[in-house]
Amino acid sequence: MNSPTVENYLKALYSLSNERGEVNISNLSSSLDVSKPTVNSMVKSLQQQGWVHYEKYKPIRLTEYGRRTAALVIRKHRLTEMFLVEKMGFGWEEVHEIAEQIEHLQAPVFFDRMDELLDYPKIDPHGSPIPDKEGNVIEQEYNKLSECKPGDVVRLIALNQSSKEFLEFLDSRSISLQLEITVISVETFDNSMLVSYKNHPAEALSHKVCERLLVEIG
Amino acid sequence: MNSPTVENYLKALYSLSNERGEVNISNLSSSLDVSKPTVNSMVKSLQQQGWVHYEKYKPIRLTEYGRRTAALVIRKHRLTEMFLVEKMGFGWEEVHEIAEQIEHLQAPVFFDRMDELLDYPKIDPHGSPIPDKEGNVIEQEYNKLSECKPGDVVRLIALNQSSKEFLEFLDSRSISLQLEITVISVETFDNSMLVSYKNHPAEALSHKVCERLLVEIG
DNA sequence: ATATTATGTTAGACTAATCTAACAAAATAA
DNA sequence: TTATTTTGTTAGATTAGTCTAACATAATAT
Repeated sequence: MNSPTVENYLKALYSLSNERGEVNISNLSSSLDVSKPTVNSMVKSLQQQGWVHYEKYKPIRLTEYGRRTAALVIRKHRLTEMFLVEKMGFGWEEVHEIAEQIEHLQAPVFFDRMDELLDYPKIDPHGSPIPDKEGNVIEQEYNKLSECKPGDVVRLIALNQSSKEFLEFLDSRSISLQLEITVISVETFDNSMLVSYKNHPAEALSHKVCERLLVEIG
Repeated sequence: MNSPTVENYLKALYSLSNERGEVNISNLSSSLDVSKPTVNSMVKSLQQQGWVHYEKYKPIRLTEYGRRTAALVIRKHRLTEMFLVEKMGFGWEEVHEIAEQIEHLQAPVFFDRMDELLDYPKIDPHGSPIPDKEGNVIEQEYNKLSECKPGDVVRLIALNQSSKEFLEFLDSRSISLQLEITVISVETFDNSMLVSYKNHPAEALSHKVCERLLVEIG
């Protein structure tokens, strides 16, 4: 019945392979904060149970079954985050830790009811897509704000790697999803950007920040 | 950080000692559906960690710390049941299994928010008291319907041992909390009762059922 | 091409939670 | 009071998930 540990390994594999393509033992080890020998033996057992393909010294690849199961855990996580924000009044920076626990519940009716009460949302509070019940994900094509040019007028639609600190930073600048942002200029030596948006005629954002803001152009 | 296992042992100890006074290894073993040797070794370790008092062949008693911790787990369980019924539209017979999982989450803000959204409820959907944040429980004095006499007019305020099957039985007879019930007669040979209530002029209830219906007289 | 660094593997140990088989103690019935 | 039944304990094994120490392989840099 998919232990929380297995679910966490699958989730990590899923995200890492989306970020980097190939995933190795070291990546998983640091991502899960678990020693490399532990990951090594866990991966062998995941392989025997059909979650991953693995051969010594080769990259780890999710099987189709593993990929779909990972997507379903992510579905539980993102539905939960949406519920916590929309129905329970939590801030978008508070929900990750709680959802990390709730995602491991084995209670399909509970998640189905959330889905229904939320009217079948397609994205979570950070703009990430919610996989459907079959584990299909519509990975949307995003532009990073950092790749835009002066004069571009864009709409913030999602975030990359939304850590608590990053979300609190955005809160402090009144930046939220759906915000319309105009690029004023780009500083050449550090790639920071000067932008304007509602009630903020000129705000400087570092390159690091702009890389994490995913926007829709026009 | 209180594993789910420890929380379950504490909960079982709490309920069993309320039901029977003294709790032994066998009681716990059958209540938790775990072998006696397992319970034996677990109880030794609970004793070493300060959750219970225990000496070979003697009854197991929760320490004050254990009692309070158990009450706080029960608080999480009952708040959850109330939330599932009141805010998510589940039936009272569906919520126990889900709450059995959610009660083990380590997320105080989550339970505090439920409490707030429910406006600090004092009882759960089955009429059981919700312990406060300090682990204090107001154990109310109840009368069993089975102890009432013909002519008594009572109000249903809580249930004993509310299993899914029992709750479904009550649903099938349109019996819910706060229902006003009049005792018409008691059958002497099997102690079954003939009662009447809203839209049900004459309904026969077995002794077993009447023992589980907790009422307020007058 | 070799030395260095990064990555991966093996071996062996530990903890929590569980089990079965066998035996011991206590409680109950004859 | 002895026999029987119930309850409790010990011993020993198992599984999942973790660790450190030591060594092996692969990748990278000189």
